[in-house]
Amino acid sequence: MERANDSSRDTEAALLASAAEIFAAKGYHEATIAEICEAAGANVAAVNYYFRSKENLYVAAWRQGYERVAAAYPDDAGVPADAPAPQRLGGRVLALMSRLRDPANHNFEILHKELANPTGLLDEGIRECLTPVHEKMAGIVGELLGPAASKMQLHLCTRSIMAQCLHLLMPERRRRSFPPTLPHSHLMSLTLSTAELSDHVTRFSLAGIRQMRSEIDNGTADMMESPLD
Amino acid sequence: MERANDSSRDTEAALLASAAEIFAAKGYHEATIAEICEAAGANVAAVNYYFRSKENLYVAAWRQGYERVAAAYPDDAGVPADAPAPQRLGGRVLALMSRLRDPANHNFEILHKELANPTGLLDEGIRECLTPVHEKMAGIVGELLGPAASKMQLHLCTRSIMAQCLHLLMPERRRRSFPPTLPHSHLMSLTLSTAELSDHVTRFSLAGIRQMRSEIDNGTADMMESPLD
DNA sequence: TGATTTTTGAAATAGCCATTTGAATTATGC
DNA sequence: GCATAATTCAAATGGCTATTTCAAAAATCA
Repeated sequence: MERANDSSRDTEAALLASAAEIFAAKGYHEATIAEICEAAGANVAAVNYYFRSKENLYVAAWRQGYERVAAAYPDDAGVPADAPAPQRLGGRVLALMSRLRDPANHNFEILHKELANPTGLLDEGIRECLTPVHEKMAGIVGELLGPAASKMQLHLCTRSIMAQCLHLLMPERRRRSFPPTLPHSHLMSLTLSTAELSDHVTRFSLAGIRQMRSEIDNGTADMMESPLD
Repeated sequence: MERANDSSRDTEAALLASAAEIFAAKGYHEATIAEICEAAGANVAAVNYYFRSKENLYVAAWRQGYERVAAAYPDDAGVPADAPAPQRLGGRVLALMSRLRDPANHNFEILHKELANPTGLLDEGIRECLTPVHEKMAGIVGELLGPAASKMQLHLCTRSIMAQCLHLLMPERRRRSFPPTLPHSHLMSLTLSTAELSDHVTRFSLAGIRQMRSEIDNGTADMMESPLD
């Protein structure tokens, strides 16, 4: 027989779901097969039966999470490709933050832990998911900065934007897994919609980009002279 | 006898040094007492002799790191308290990034791992070290935004700045412990001095703040109307 | 020097974990 | 219904870890 019935599919799917949740909450090493299986209502042997190892389960859970979220949120948030660059940037920011904030998806917590403490198991998957986002964003930022911008200036602006997208959502994500410990004021952003958050990031960043462009075009591009004001 | 000679102080100090390094590279749980002791040239029993437990060693290593870095970099980077707000903001950003980037200090990596995957052991220490930074920054941002700014607007701008400070330095930090895996272009910032990096963050953010202030003062403060441009 | 305390060392303890095993159970195809 | 394959199960295995133990060694003080 080639394929079992519902029950088998069920435990495999349940394992993936519990795995995503528990890996997200505890990280790869601190999550144990035992608790994942318990949460999934399966025996410990099920992981090795369906996935051959904890490592494979980890990768599979990540992959499924990414595929789902990528299908659910188009990466341009529906902004047409011929819209003005600021709108397109806003769409990218909104799409990224929507994906990260999706409550049904745990890949953001997993990504965060993986960046802090890499297992190496998701390197490929993370590259596949972050690189295009970064490059599309950089393309738009490049349009906004104009042709005179250096590679470094382009890179710094792009990362300033990505930094805000990731960082503004972190405290609320962390709160899912842990008691409200660190500076609580950070949770304020919880009361904002994703659209409002991404709108702040977009406006704030567009202003930063315009500033940098005017410095470039006025020849005051050397970042160390002309003291702040 | 009350206090032993050099040799005893030496192994205690060596343990603290190795602990900071190895906890920073691997995180609390993956770091083992055995490897910390080996790196320090001490016996495994030394940790429990000097610190009573792995947990205490972890906290002690963090504390020593923080005290050193706090003593080495004044939190205003020497900018006088009566300087204009933009300069003071620049000083805070520079001070924060200098502390985070200090190559002799491993607390940034530890902080990063602790935020992603809290042990809870450093909650107090992290609060003590991050809260004042955040509040001072918020105070300056408040001046720049003007009295009409809402708490939320203040909070968002402050976090946009902190996000950049933390995030722009992360790839280079990660590189210390792990082979160059994830998007390599991120390491570009390695070639910039801390002053240059903090200058970018400051200029970029000041422009964002000015933009938000003009929206506030012109009554277009509602973040959802007046589409991006 | 000799008694006493501090520090180190090697080995043992006890617990946790991923993975394996092989039998029991359940579903499937005929 | 029966053979066969897929799935579950409880228990065992083997490896790794923090911590303890207690004896050896080194340092201190009289």
